Amino acid sequence: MPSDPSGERISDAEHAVMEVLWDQSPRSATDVCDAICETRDWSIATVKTLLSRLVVKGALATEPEGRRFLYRPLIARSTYVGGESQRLVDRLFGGRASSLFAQLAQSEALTEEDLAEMESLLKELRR
Amino acid sequence: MPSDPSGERISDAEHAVMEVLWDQSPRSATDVCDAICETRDWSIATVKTLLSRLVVKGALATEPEGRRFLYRPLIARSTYVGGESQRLVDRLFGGRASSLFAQLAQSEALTEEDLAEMESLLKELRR
DNA sequence: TCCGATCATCTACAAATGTAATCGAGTAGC
DNA sequence: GCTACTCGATTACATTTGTAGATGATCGGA
Repeated sequence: MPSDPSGERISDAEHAVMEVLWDQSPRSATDVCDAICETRDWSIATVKTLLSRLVVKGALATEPEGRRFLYRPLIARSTYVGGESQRLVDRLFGGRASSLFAQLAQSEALTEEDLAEMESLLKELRR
Repeated sequence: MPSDPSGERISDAEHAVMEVLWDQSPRSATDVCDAICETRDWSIATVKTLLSRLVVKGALATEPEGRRFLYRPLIARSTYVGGESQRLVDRLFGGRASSLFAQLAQSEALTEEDLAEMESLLKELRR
């Protein structure tokens, strides 16, 4: 079974690869490595392993291009990001997003810019 | 080396145990199991393993009470929660808390109550 | 005093994860 | 046509995590 896109969990290292492909796709394994191997200090082999695992997990699709494959995300970044955010809010804040917000405020993780943006977003939501 | 409290990563299962002890501590392994084994469908052995690992990781301290141990958190819940939140914001939103907020809004994860609370929190922060 | 219950510790083992080497099949240049 | 390179696929192997059984000490009761 090729496993539904939302089922399997994406690990940290895999997520880094997804980011590269969300940024631009489709891309070959080599392209992905060019974009990330240096910063993460990975070998091309590592990237290939991660790509394969993501394909197995149903998070990436491949299309042949000549002799190699191009990879493209099967799940939208917003879907992933939304799921992870929800997971955190549920796990740590009993589902109350406002508690997360309060936490961030308390730990001074909110910049002036954050506050301003949230204010305008709130206003918008109220309309 | 007993490893500093903030160093090692706490896994999902371990976190569930921490929650029990944050809720009330110190508690014995049996107490923790009473509080969580049913819901998670764990055996006492599992709880004991997790407790030991948390001690090794420096997240819990033990104090002898008669023949057994009582466990107590060495890291505050707010510290853990703050760290995890920051981690998420950094990893998925480039450090912009407002982007997380926008994401939650877009995925309709914000209840009326959340919005109200955030509004008043914002007002407070502005003062 | 002996027995069963109860502890903490040690050991176990499969799955997931991080990280990579190897291998067999094509391909591009000589 | 042969050789060096490159691909994806397969295999490898240590660590972390989830989940728990086995073991040896001890304690409380008969």
